[in-house]
Amino acid sequence: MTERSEPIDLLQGTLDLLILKALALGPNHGLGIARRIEQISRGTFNVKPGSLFPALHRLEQDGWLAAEWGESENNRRAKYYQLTASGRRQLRAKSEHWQRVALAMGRALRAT
Amino acid sequence: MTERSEPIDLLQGTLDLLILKALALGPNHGLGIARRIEQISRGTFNVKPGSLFPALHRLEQDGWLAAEWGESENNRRAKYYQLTASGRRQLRAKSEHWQRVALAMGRALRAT
DNA sequence: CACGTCCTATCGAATATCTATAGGAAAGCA
DNA sequence: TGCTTTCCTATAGATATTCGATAGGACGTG
Repeated sequence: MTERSEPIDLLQGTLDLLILKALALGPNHGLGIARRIEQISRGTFNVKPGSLFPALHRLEQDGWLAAEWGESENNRRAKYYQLTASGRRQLRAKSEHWQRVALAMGRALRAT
Repeated sequence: MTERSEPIDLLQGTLDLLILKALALGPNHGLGIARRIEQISRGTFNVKPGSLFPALHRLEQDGWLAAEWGESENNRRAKYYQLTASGRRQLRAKSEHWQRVALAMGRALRAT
């Protein structure tokens, strides 16, 4: 098993990046994306439906995701999302933005 | 000089932590806190007055800061803030929370 | 005096996330 | 069959935080 501590709330502004990253690992449907985010963050991030679906619709609206209806692995009606080319660019951009923020925060918190 | 690139917007939820950290380096007034945040983040974070003052009032309201009027180094009327004991605890708690987020984000973004 | 700078302050808008709630459809079970 | 649970999507309302714009008082300088 992996070590695991309590899930924590998202930092506002990171959900889009996490969704894009989750989909970069392969197309998936809504709840599957949430599960994948939980998995790659080692249980740290727990994305709730009320946050997830508005975000998915927003990202689709922006042209970063494309969606089509299909069937889940459990025979449920599910909307499958995948990254568009524009979405892959966004993933790169948002990743770099995150790196800059994390680097600056790290420096700031270590300041004496 | 230090390397420096464009300032970027704050991630929502990090301003309180940055203010607490800035004041852990010594008491200061509002604009002085903003300058110190810019300095310890190497010019990455540029806190605007419209964000700063509501945050200061909020933190004071929560009992994490104590304020008193004084004179700035330029003979201006300035309100000096310092951390309370409770504020120091908050700084520790928020720092740890940030570390957990940053660690989980790093892992998630490196996932394959 | 006129002007720029420093410092504090507030309002309105925009944005994102959470909680709570809902419903349909498939699966499991008595 | 009938009942319950699980899976998947969806929305409304509440909350919180930051930004942009704007304001005004006080000091220093030319």
